[in-house]
Amino acid sequence: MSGKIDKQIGEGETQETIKTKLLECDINPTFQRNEIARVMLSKPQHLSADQVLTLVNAKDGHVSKATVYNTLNLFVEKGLIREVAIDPTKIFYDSNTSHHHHYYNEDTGEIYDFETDVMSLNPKSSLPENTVQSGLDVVVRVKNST
Amino acid sequence: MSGKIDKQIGEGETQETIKTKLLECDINPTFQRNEIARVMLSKPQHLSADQVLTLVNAKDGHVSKATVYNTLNLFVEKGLIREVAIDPTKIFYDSNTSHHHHYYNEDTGEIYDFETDVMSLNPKSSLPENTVQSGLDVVVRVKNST
DNA sequence: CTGCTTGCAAAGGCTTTGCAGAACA
DNA sequence: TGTTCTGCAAAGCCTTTGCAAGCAG
Repeated sequence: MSGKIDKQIGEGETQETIKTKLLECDINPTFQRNEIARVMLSKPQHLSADQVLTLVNAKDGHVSKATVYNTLNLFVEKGLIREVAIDPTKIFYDSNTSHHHHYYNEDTGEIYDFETDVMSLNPKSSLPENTVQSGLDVVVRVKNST
Repeated sequence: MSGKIDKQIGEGETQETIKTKLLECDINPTFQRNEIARVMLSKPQHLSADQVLTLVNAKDGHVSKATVYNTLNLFVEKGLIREVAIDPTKIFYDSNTSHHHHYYNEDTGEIYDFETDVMSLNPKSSLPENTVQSGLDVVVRVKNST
């Protein structure tokens, strides 16, 4: 971990890349949406709406709470990000929409990704009748051993 | 489905069995706790606090909302039941604490169990440092194909 | 000008908490 | 009698909604 981390945050995606991604998802790239997308997409991460609000306004923007909530819902609906059901009392949003799963540290609240090659899942053989799979969430809950 | 259903509900566990289970979990078996345990443990199922409240009071009992919430939390804390993180807006409680996972029908809200033999998971090789696994939640989200 | 977007404040749903009365040992 | 438990109501947190003002095409 180097001292460059601060500088790198938010630069994983350029302003242009972000607008392109929004447009690809049929999202009109307004100022607020750009700001929220920049925070969310800067790196693979898992943020609550409140954390997004704080991060967006920690920089130069000034985005209201309602807009953050509505925008995050819009992003989920359009497939730009996804919801993570880890904490039953709060919604987390995940900037990584590719197939992967989560370690959740119950002691610290930290969330880590792990890739699908860690597991093999074969649920098709027993899906409920007349249904098709639309998503898969795997949460491995861990706690500190030390 | 026969007309005996009403009579059968709640008889999956006898009054004695329920009290024994409560005592085994260090829970003082009061009237309200017995009622709530009877509803929860009558069969493998997934209920929200509100559903438990309705079911408990649909019978002869009269248990307050606060007691239902507090008691369900007590049961979770004592390991008698477990929380299921499926719907980020509502907590579901699962009467089955053994290893199993869930299909969640996003169209209907229905939850079905599936057993662990459907999947093989080998997360130990990559658990975060200094942690031990404390739980595993797998949710396969499905939607109607018809 | 017309439609989309934003923001404030209020409302909403789910859950927890404070405290007084009831039950129990 | 002292501790535990219950229930009502109020408060709390997170999220959504209504509506007026702002912006873009």
